[in-house]
Amino acid sequence: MSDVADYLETRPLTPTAAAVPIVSISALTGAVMSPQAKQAGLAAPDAKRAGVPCSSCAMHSFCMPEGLTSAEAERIEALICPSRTIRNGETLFRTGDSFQSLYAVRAGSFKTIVMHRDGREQVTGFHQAGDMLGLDGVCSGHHSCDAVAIEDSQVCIIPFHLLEAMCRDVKVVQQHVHRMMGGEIVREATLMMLLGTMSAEQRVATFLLNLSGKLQKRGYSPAEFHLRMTREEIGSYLGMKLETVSRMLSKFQKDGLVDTHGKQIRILDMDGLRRV
Amino acid sequence: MSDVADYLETRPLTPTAAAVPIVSISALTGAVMSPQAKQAGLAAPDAKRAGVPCSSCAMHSFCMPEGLTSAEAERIEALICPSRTIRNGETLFRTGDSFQSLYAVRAGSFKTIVMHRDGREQVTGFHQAGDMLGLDGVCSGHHSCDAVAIEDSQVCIIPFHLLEAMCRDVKVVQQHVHRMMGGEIVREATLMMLLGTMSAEQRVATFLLNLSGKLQKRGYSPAEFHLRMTREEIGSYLGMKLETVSRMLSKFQKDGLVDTHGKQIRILDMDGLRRV
DNA sequence: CGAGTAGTTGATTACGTTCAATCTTCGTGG
DNA sequence: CCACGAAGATTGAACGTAATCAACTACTCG
Repeated sequence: MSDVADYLETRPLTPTAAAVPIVSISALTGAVMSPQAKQAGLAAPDAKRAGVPCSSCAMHSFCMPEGLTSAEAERIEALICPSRTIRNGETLFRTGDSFQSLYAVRAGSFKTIVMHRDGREQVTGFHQAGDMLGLDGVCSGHHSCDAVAIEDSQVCIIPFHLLEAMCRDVKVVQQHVHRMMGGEIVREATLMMLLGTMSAEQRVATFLLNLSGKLQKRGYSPAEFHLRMTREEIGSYLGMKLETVSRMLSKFQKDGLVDTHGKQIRILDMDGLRRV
Repeated sequence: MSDVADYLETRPLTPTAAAVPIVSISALTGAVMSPQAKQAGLAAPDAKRAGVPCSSCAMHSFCMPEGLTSAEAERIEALICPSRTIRNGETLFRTGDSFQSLYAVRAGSFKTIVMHRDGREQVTGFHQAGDMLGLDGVCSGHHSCDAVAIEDSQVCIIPFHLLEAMCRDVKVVQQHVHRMMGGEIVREATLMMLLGTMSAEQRVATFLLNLSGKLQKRGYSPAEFHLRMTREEIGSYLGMKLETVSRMLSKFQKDGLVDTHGKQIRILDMDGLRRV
């Protein structure tokens, strides 16, 4: 439910960080389970050790605090369990599951959904490489949403009790965790604003702009990208029906703001979208 | 933006805590400013020292972690600045203000609002005695919403850097802070669900039920209470117009679910409301 | 290549907004 | 204490946006 990277908006982004291409899932190799993964009771049978250490991971700048000593950086690396592969449509965790770990998305994309008792569900967030998942479980010790992969994905597993322990020793880690949680709070408040005050047209425009900004921070083109989610998932996220999403995209097309071909999106007039 | 008490839902509530009446603002006495308040640069000229120490504050069970040693409890008390009085309509902090402290509502009520650039604003939360305010600033170091008193109120000021320091030393304090932040994340996700999937009727019903539950946890009658906010503020919070709020309340009245006289509310059929 | 899923577009309906008039409550000052 | 004015709340009528229902098209994948 969280965007680790959001709080970076308020910090300068290094040019190198923005230019690094995202690691593809096929570039990640598999290996054996670590003792910590067993201890946390979380790594699935298909858990695999990523060949890439944090220090050389492209998402490094999104997950890790700055200003660590090399000893501290090593301690964090030791704390992180082997990454786990989640195939398209599979769930990383479900509502009610015991909360043990946070998950940093290393590659791929997820949606988080909450289910109403009457069966209706709503998408509460989309999460790409560099985002953090699982903070919803911190409060009660149980997850309060489902996290489902919307393409083949890979996550790093961070046992929360170990992270908490490290927070007690290393101030920058503590502040990093607080900022991640705080960022999630702000992100959700912004979304409440969107759901509470904007028209369907404005919501879709805002959605595209937010996604664009997020991709830009990761070194991708902000103007041309591929949607990982369906119209229905977008609609659920934005509090409207899929037909309405489709209509709004068609309208933007007609107005010359974007160029859509199914899931392929090209933003032609960024300012025009902002003015909607 | 936070409800400290929400996470207590998952923990047993002691009968005594539920039975304690809420301290009235008139019961609080004033005194001088502490060195810490000056240091934090936050206490307003009208800051007053609450005569009541945390240990005998009625809201104690909502703000404080359990299982502290007496030395730790003393340290927390020393850390908390003199409380500050905020009159109806005054703001505790504004968007963009530098984030220095959290605020525990000791008496009264607040709303938090976010402002869109086009001037429209939305209420993102209501906060009563026992709730925590200010977590929105943790991420960026600046507040991302305004907190406005909707009746004469009093808050305890908790300098965040001191709280962070204590989190590093005392595990239960750390977990308490994490749970507060996590609780806020879950609260907002629930609200997103409400805004994204529910009809106006269901939203108003849910609002009344949530408020009722919150009051019950504080030892008040869950069936009969006084709304502190206007229809317009409720509407803004629920993503609808004040007229719609009014119509829904009238409808509930007609259906025999509630009895409303202006801001005085009596819930006649709790289950009926839940079934809406 | 065919089945099934995802997406687009049109027609109709319904819910909530908008605009407006009226009523109530509450705070202020004569 | 009551009168007055302002702000808040209620109710009605007309309107508009997005939902619903439905038909059709375009992809994707065994």
